[in-house]
Amino acid sequence: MGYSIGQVAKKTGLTTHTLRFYEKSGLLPFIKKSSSGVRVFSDEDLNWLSIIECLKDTGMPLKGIKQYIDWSAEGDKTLEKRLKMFEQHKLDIDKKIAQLEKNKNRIEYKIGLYKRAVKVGSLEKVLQEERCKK
Amino acid sequence: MGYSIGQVAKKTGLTTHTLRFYEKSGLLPFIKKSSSGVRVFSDEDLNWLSIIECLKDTGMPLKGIKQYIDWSAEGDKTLEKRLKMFEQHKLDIDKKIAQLEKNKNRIEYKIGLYKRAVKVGSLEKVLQEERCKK
DNA sequence: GTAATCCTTGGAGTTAACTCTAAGTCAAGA
DNA sequence: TCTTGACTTAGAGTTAACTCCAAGGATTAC
Repeated sequence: MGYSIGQVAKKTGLTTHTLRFYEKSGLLPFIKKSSSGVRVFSDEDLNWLSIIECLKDTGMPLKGIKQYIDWSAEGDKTLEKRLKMFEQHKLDIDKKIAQLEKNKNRIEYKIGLYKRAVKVGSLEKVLQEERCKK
Repeated sequence: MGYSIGQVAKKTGLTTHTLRFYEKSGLLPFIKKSSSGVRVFSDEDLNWLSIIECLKDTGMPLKGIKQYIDWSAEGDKTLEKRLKMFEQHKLDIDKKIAQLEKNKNRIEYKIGLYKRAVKVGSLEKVLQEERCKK
């Protein structure tokens, strides 16, 4: 029912350094320590790490994640704040996805150009053809 | 037909600092300078900036962008390399989008929980209901 | 002609998020 | 008991991508 920092590192793919860094940064305030000072991670701590990863991977800075953790520790009086945070973050993710899609289209267009350019042996020729089309 | 660094900054939303930093980093090797040493940006330079932004916004590090610029300067003998780079980058973008979508689902689930929690006034109660459902 | 506003450079400083080092503690196995 | 390996801490170092500063040169507005 308890995991060492090394076991958690293996489970999560984070390094022990990173886990300690997260704790020092205030992202993991719930972790218990054994009598000899060794961190003992619980399954709940793994859940916290999982949501931290989710927020981090979608572009939330550690500062923002810490805010969420702090609110969680304060209990039900911060429910609205947390809800608003998630709603705003969802909008940010939507924006990010939309921008990625847009840029992806551009990359795909480039791929088309370069495929033809490789065939012809010249990018300039392909660009001239493009200009004529218009 | 030429723009000063300040005009380009306004057009692109980048700062003059960033533009000089990009030039120093080798991302803008085509920019001319006037007799008195002032940078004169052409429309083509703006196109380069635009593709640089596209690659940067989709997560390519400046190092990778510089590689692409360097290949471009080498001419048609690097066409295959550039094509491969774009194809790989497209795959990276696809992965990124897929992960964002997955994490977005999770955030949306959280939003659902928190909406109910705000109504009820307790997150714990909502989580217990969830557990019962299963 | 002079003040304001641009531009130049080299180099230092900042921020986020790690990443590592040194020196030491602790528990289990041969 | 001795060694091995995982753990502890404080604090220094790294990387990417800016961001800023000081000191000075060129251009334009009046």
